[in-house]
Amino acid sequence: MKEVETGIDITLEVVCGKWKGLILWKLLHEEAVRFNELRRSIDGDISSRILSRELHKLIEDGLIERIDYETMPPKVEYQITPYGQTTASFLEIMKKSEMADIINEEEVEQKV
Amino acid sequence: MKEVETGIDITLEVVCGKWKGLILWKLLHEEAVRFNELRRSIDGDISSRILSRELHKLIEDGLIERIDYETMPPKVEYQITPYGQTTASFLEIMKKSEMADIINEEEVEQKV
DNA sequence: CGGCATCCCGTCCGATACTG
DNA sequence: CAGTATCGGACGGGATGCCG
Repeated sequence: MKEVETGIDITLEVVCGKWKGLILWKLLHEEAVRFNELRRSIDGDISSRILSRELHKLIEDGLIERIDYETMPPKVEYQITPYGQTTASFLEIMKKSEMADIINEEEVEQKV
Repeated sequence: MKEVETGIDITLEVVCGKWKGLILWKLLHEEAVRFNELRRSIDGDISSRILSRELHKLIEDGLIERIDYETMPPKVEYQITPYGQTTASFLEIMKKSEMADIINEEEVEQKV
């Protein structure tokens, strides 16, 4: 594939974007979550269209699983896969990272 | 800001994209690197235009630093900042993650 | 409830060419 | 050597509305 295959690029590719990290974070801590429950829990600002698309991508990459109860009204749950759990380690660190706080100050440690 | 501020989203925002992880990885392990040296080391497939832009973004976010020797011909070096080093922890994990290998097999552990 | 259809915009990524 | 200029395509993200 690439000459300098670090693994970073691939991992980043899978998790990247504005929402996937947050979705995974929720599913990593909640067992099984329904669509709208997930939608609201994330921050209420993700549209169903976007959430739907991101979920599909995560499913395609094997990080999460879709469970359709085929009832009426519909009930669908999403769940992290064992594979998806491998993201827990670095998402955890990202969360703990002081990066967030620093960025929020909009003025990063400058040595100018 | 957001209701569910996990820190993940912010961190992801800063590191996201096709190249920034790789750039950081190189700079985390190399002290100071010159533009074309960096360009070649990454995999030779990043155009100077893209590399330039990604570097600018990383500088803006305070992750790396630009050192211009103001010589002729030009010599410029890029260096990770202490702040940028906070990415080392999860980039390290991403690299180690089996995710890369699994994805490469194109067929992820399916329980269908 | 759990989506998909449409349309739209801004950003990402890239090829090519050129410059001080 | 270290970039910038220009152009273009693909993708991400979102608003709105509709459907079984």
